[in-house]
Amino acid sequence: MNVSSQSTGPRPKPATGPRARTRKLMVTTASRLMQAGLTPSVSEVAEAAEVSRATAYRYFPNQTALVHAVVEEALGPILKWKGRTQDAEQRIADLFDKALPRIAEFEATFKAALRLSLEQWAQEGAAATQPRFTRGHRIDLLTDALAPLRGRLTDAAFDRLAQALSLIFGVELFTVLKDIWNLDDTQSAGVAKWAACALVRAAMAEADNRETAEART
Amino acid sequence: MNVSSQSTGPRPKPATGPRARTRKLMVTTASRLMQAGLTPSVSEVAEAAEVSRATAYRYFPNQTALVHAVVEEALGPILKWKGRTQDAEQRIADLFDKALPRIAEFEATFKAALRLSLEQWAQEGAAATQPRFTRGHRIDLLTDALAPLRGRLTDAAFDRLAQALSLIFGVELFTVLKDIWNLDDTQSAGVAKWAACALVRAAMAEADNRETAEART
DNA sequence: CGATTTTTGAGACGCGAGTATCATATTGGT
DNA sequence: ACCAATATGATACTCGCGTCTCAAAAATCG
Repeated sequence: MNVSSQSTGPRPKPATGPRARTRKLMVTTASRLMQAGLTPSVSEVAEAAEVSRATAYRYFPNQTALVHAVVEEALGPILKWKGRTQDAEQRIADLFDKALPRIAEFEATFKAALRLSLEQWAQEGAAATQPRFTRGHRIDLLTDALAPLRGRLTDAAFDRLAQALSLIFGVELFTVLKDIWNLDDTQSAGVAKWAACALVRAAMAEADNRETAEART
Repeated sequence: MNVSSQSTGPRPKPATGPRARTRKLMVTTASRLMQAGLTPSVSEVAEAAEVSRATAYRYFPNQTALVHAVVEEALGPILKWKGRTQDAEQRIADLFDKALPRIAEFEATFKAALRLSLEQWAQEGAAATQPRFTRGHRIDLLTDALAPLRGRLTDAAFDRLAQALSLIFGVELFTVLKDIWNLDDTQSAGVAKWAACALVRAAMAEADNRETAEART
């Protein structure tokens, strides 16, 4: 068993033993509740998992930690994405095709994460922007998918494209399109994918124009 | 004074008298606190406005109602926007130029509104999508700005464009670009504006292609 | 098996949000 | 100036989240 002299401090996960077992039980239970549309508190997960509140709070000090764990699980397959072609537009389309259905499936989970990150932001007095949840993964995934354009676009244009794409690559998408436009999951994903491809084409077209303009001089 | 036989029920706003005065004081105070980066509770506003908690709760039954009122104030100038040209891309650029600085200025307010709408969504069990806060205004503003394209695009293409634009026309923009890309307000607005114009051009180009293709047959 | 350490459960506690009640102050009409 | 209606303030209360403490249960090891 792992070393641990203090009694209530966080331990490194042993990956085996009763601690790992209980933790997994809680994450599974929380994930199930969330896919049912709820955003359960630690107490609620405790009850559903049939452990005492005190035990539950030993593993997850608050709702944020719990949601964070569920998000990591939900995110798994998306982070494994790897582009197969060198066509940037195709790569972006691939990425969106893979990620958006998964995000839609775990919509409640990701919305909860977004909500909690906003709460945190509000409490910190709108300063000290620290890495939030999984949001940083967007940058990696998108810059990865756009990698073929690294040479063709200026650094500024590349960043701007990645930044614009990150606006339409997340739960916010479903928040807006489903809640205020009354679209369904598939329609929402279609809109986002169209916009993403259009932005990639636009960035490439601008780069081409710049090149020919320079060539004329 | 207005009729009101029950003692604690909501009254129609008289627009004058002590009720209007106290209400305005609270909204002003809340707005000031929010621009300072806080998301004050009803109790906190009560203290800052130097009225008792009980009185404050008589005007705003909860934080949601309070934020709603502040959002309405902050939104004022944006809703007055009217396009001056018939060039759709120019109209969109205008709208973004007018709206984004204001949204940035009231960032904490709009983020609080977003947060509260997510809370509401979570509590309702992810069903029964009712009109949320001010989000519906996006549709009106964007379809208004895109009005010149009504004839040139198919209805489906028009809707898709408006939907895509609504993804990059809101606080979510700053949430993503400032918090995870570390941009500032101006840079964020620039990215959004570029993306918006690119999407409008893309939609128009697609329409043109479709027309010429049909003309060939 | 027996002793030590770790995990768990039960309950008490503090805190902040929102509600309810009652007494006091203020306003408006006559 | 007086009275009734209304606005306000102080306080107590419920409720859910998160913390803390202590004793019982369970796992580990000699």
